[in-house]
Amino acid sequence: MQQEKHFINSIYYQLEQTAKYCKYLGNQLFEKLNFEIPLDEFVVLDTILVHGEICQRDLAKLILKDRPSTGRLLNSLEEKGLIERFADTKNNRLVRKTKLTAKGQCVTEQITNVLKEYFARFPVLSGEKVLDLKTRIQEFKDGLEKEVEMKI
Amino acid sequence: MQQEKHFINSIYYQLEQTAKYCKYLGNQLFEKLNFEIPLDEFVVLDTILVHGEICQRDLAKLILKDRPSTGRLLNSLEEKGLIERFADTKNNRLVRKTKLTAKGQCVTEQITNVLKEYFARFPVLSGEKVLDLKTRIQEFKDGLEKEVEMKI
DNA sequence: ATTAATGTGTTGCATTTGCAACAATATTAT
DNA sequence: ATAATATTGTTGCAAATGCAACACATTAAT
Repeated sequence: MQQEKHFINSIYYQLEQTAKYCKYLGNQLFEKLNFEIPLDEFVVLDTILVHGEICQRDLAKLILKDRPSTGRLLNSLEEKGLIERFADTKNNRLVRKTKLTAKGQCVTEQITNVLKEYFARFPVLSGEKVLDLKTRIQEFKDGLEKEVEMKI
Repeated sequence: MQQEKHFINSIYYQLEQTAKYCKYLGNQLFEKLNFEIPLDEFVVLDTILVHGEICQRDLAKLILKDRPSTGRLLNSLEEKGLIERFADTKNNRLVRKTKLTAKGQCVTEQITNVLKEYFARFPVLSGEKVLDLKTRIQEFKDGLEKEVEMKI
């Protein structure tokens, strides 16, 4: 059997498989540790923390979800008092921007610390190899970004 | 902003993002080229071709979907005449195994060739770098596999 | 021998997800 | 000036997804 011929042995499919493990692992962890928000919502908080006050569409582009899903995630976070939304303008256009509340920052930091501690004891790869892998994936992702039309 | 602190800059999240691009790109390609089956079904055919006649649960473990989803994919492929299911035993247990029909093999080969041609002209990374990235991802995936409980 | 536990596949349901369409506003074209 | 195009956010719907529960059979335990 010529393995290289098959799509399931391509880097594209192998990446998807690996990412699925990451997602499962993350979700299981969030449930096991009884965090008060699911992984997806934490990603939103972390993204806002890194990128600052951004409008919903820009957030959607960053988390690679469509606009309705992004809006719903923000609704949920707003109901929990973890974010605040406020009107602002971007290119002379009215947009809804988002920022973390004090509670939201607290929750995000807390989860971040627990995750950091957890992954530090995680015997997957040595630190050096992980760093190397990360830069190569980044390179690959940058190449893909130019080719894919995301419609967000 | 200390980037390393944030989950969204971790290898886990970066992998998920990259995989999303791969998935979008694949789905767009399958639609643009008017293949007669969606990407997910092609993956099933390719998996069966590589791993031979396997039962549904083993297939589910390979494609990382749950048993109901796997069964439904096979229903669809069977209705299209691309696979055949037959009763067999595995460890003295009655199972439904699956093999490609002649038409299924033809379709799989055809799609495989088009994909190969397409990705060959794909200016993402040089062949050497892709190969290197693949082996590192494999290493990482193997490490994850031991940690994640997949419940399939 | 009876009960419990495991493995396989299916059905049904609840959640998630993405997509198309819409409303509102701003920019550009004719 | 009017129409066409573009941007942002929302609503509604259809498809996909995962999960618990069930049916059935086999093995293991008591």
